[in-house]
Amino acid sequence: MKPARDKIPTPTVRRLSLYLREIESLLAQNRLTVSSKQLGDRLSLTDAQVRKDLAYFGQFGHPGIGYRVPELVEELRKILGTDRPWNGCIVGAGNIGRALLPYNRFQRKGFHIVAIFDGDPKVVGTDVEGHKVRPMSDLPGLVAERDIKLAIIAVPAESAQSVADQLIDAGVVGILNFAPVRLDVHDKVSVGDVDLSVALEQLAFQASLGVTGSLDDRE
Amino acid sequence: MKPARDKIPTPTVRRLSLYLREIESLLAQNRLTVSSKQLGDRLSLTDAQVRKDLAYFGQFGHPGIGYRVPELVEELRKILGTDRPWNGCIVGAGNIGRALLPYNRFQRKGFHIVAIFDGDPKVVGTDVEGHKVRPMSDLPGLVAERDIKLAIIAVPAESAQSVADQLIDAGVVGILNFAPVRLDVHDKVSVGDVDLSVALEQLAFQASLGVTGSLDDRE
DNA sequence: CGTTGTGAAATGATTCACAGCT
DNA sequence: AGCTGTGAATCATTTCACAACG
Repeated sequence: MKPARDKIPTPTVRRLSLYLREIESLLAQNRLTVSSKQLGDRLSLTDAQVRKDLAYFGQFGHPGIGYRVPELVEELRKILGTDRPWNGCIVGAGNIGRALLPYNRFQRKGFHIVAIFDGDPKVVGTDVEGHKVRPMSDLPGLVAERDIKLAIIAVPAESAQSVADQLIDAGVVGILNFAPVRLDVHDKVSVGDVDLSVALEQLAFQASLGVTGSLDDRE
Repeated sequence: MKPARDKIPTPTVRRLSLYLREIESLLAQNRLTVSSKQLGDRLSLTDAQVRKDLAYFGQFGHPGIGYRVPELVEELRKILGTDRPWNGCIVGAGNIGRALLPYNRFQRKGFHIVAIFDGDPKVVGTDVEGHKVRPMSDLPGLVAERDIKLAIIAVPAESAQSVADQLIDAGVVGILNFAPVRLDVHDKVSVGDVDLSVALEQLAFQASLGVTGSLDDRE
């Protein structure tokens, strides 16, 4: 078994997903091995960085050879938790919520969106991509029944915190938040924020300077 | 004039947008002043962190008082470049592209989406939220004509790099990339990546551990 | 008093450089 | 030869702590 689990640096965790994305693309091309140098070049990282990141989780490299692609894909999926499927739901059937429902990359990664909710009675009951929009009152029942662990919040800022509270009460453990507010959650729940205005603002900032080239650590 | 402009830490730049978001909300409530401590509490940052971040750009605090809200909003907008409007375009009229077009938070922040393009002849010419979808061949002309500086790429991974190249040729200086690939761009263009699968994957990782509480530096 | 701005100290992340494996 | 894993060194960011100010 893996003894590891000290304290993984946050930047390392963010890069793990990028490694997996690259390696999966190599796997699709039937590449057998890849060195830390090659992987680093594709992501503008040093070879040492790549090795150190991966070494936090075990020793899956082969001296003289590099990393075996299929093996590394499997290890990374295990580390990230995507070796098994996750059920999720979307709260908010506005533009963004409806756009995410048919986003088929989620499926391919093992994220299954199994319900969509909305607080507006005029929207509840309508059909979105084959899913009937559910009222918020159905949330606790469906989260339990369908084993929903992740949720995407795509509601206006004003209601986001209340939605988060309901999700957490229902047993959700991870929230992807598109609302432009900081959610207050307790320690057992993790939150990832996607604020599209903030993202554009960052570009405006870079563009207002001479411009740095791309942010050294993107994503 | 501002003499500053040494080397702003990347994490500081990311937080700037969050400061602005909070302060704008305080402004809407007619709060007159805020201390670094109060601002930090709202974002789970230390007061020293807030002060140091802001001090990179000048001295807008008032000892004994804190920061004056309207003044700080103005300063932050100036720093981030959103004191003036930015024109942008969307490339890709799929689910995500179409969802972003009516996203009215962009408008309110001064980001004006003035065109949407798609490479698929079957989609070109159709109407999306009052905008006619344009063919890629119109891109260079419209970018110049409408002074488009920012672009959102919402096309499949395969075409993203080619789209980026065309945008940069046309004169765009910032790209928000929703495609799950790293874009190769030259130094004068900045790129921000939004990979939704990666975002969910990060949640799965946190959820697979005991779970750290929220990522210390979200966003 | 309360609160800023800022050097100095502490913590955290990245890069270097090399022993050791294949 | 080629490449990993890793301690040690460097570099970056955060926190501390306090003088100075309103």
